[in-house]
Order: sequence, then structure tokens, then C-alpha cells
Amino acid sequence: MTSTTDRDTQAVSQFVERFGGILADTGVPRMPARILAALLTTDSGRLTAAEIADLLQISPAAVSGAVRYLTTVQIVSREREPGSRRDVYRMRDNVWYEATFRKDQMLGMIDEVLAEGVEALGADSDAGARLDETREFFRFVHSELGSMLDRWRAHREKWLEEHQG
Amino acid sequence: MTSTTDRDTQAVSQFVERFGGILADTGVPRMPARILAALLTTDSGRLTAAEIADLLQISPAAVSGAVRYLTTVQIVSREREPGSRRDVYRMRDNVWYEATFRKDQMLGMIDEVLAEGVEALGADSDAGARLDETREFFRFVHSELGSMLDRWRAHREKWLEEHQG
DNA sequence: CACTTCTTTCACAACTTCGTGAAGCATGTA
DNA sequence: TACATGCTTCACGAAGTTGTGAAAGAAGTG
Repeated sequence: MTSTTDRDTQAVSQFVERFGGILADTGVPRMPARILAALLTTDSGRLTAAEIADLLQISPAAVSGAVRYLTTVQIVSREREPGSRRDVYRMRDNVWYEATFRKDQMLGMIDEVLAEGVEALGADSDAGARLDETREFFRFVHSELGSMLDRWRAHREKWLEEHQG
Repeated sequence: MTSTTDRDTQAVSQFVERFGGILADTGVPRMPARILAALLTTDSGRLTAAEIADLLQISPAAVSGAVRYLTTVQIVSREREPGSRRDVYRMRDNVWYEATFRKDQMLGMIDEVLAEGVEALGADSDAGARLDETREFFRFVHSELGSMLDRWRAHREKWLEEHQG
């Protein structure tokens, strides 16, 4: 496969910054977003802390904080090369699917709070009814996300076949 | 329907703050989130600027800024009572569905940037292939969102029947 | 054309967030 | 045990947001 030296470093860096920026706009903290984008551009999906610091021109401290975030939300896993003291960070497979579909917690909270709201307003009031419908909507979204993951897997299989073979 | 005075004001206020907080956590700016939550708790879905200021204990300036945001993103519309000088803000119907599904712009940007990334890395590299699959994923999500809206409409009809009649 | 009422604009202060440098800590090597 | 390497913690300063009060603006009324 293409080696690093073949790449248009400038263009890759530009991609990292642009895509990182978009991710940041969607709510991912800046540094983690940039690191994620950088990992995406590696063939192996792996990068050492030092490489990250160098690529993004950030301090070791910033790397430390950001990878902590990424590992906490399980987007990145930490590895250690045997015989080395360096940590290597690997982008976990299927980050996108998981990040997209793993909204359960948030949706659960929404459901809870909306239930309280219906209670407080009375299910027989207009406002209570609106809240109840809102609640049903989020429940619907929740259920859809589950089946969507299955559909994506199927779609992916097909796409890979058409695309590669 | 239930009048305002029947309500447990405390409980309603608590709901407003909780739900507003959740919305804020998902990226909606604080004040707009709280206002939206407050509008949800009204039977009419309408509130004057003064009522908002009073309910949420914020300055008229804050109301002004927040409703500007909400009207810009088309979650709220401004009305004027004939014979009054007060602006009334109405929550538009179907806010959730629209807010949830109207991600087209963002997904378009992602698609663009990922295409650049594939270009920069070379489609034949591992990294390029990963990016390409990522791109396909977001395209898939985009198409799903469209059909999901239809499914929601159908689901809603059914739910309303079972629920009310 | 003053007056009243409501909304908007603007400069500022409070608050948060973020990344850094420096120091500390853990772990491996001689 | 001393030393080297690399990660983490922490206090600080920079930067960006956010909401406020004050003043200006807009629009109806007498």
C-alpha cells in the first residue's frame, strides 16, 4: 500500500484540520477531534503519543488529556509496544457506527425527564399531550437506531463487494 | 384543558430546567434550550418575551438574543398580537422531527471533506479505503434519515389512534 | 409631536474552556 | 541505586462565550 512518503503531506494535514474542525462543530472537543482525524489518515490506524504531538503541533500534556477523553468514550484504545515504553493509540474499528448509534444513555435521560414533564403538566392538558408525543418521538428514534445498525451492516457488505471485487 | 394555575409550578419549572439542561448538553446554546423547554410546557406553545424573561429569570436582552437564535434555526416563529406591542413566540410544530432530520448541510460537508481526504491519501491505500468506507457510512445515514421521517409519520398516526381514540 | 411600551444593540464583566510549561511520577535499564 | 524516558498532573494565562445593564431604537397613542 501507499507509504507515508508518497503522500501529499500538506493535503493530508489540511484534511485533518478540516475534518477535525467539522467534528469539533458537532460537539467533540477540539483536540480529541483533531487526533481522531489524524488517526483516520494512517494506514494502520495507530499513532504514538509523540507522533500525535508532532503532527498536530501540540504539547504532550494536550495529547494526554485528549487521549484520555478518547479512551473514556471508547473511541480509541491504548496499547503498549512490548519492549517499549511508548503508548500507542489505536482507533477502534467501527467508531462511527458506535458513536452514531450509542445514544442510549442520552435517550434514556430524555425519556425520563419527559415522563416527569407529562406528570407535572397532567397528561390531559395540551402541553402534557405535546410532551407525551415528544416522548414517543424519541422512543421511536431510539428503536430506529437499533435496526439502522443492522441495515448498515447489510449495506456495507454489499458495498464492499461492489466496490472491491 | 388544565389551566396554568392548576399546575405544580415548582415541578414544571424543574422540568424546564432539567430538559433545558439536557438540550444544552446536546449542543443547543443554554438560553435557547431553556426557552424551548419553557415553550413546551405551555398549552398554546406560545409565550411573550416578558413571560419568558419572568419564567426563566433572565434579562430582556438575553431573551432577545436567544429568540433570535431560535428563529434563525427555525425552531420558533415570531408573532405579534394585533393591538398589542408585544412579540409572541410560538414553537413551530414538528420541531423535533425537523431538528433531528435536517442534518443535510452537515452531512454534505462531511461528504465533501471525506472525498478530499480519499483523494489526498489515495483510494488504494489502507487509510484511503477507510476514509472511503467512512464516507459511505455517512451517505447511508443521510439516506436513512429521509426514510425515517416517513416511518415516523406513519408510526405517529398509529400511536395517536391507539392513544387517544 | 411628546409619551409610553417594548425590543434591540453594545460595551463590559463573569465564567468557562483550553492548552501550555513545569514539576512529579512510573517504569524500565545499566 | 542512579539514570533515562515517557506519561500525567496542576496552576496559570489566553481566548472565547454568555448574560447583564444602560442606552438607543422602533412603533403605537393621546
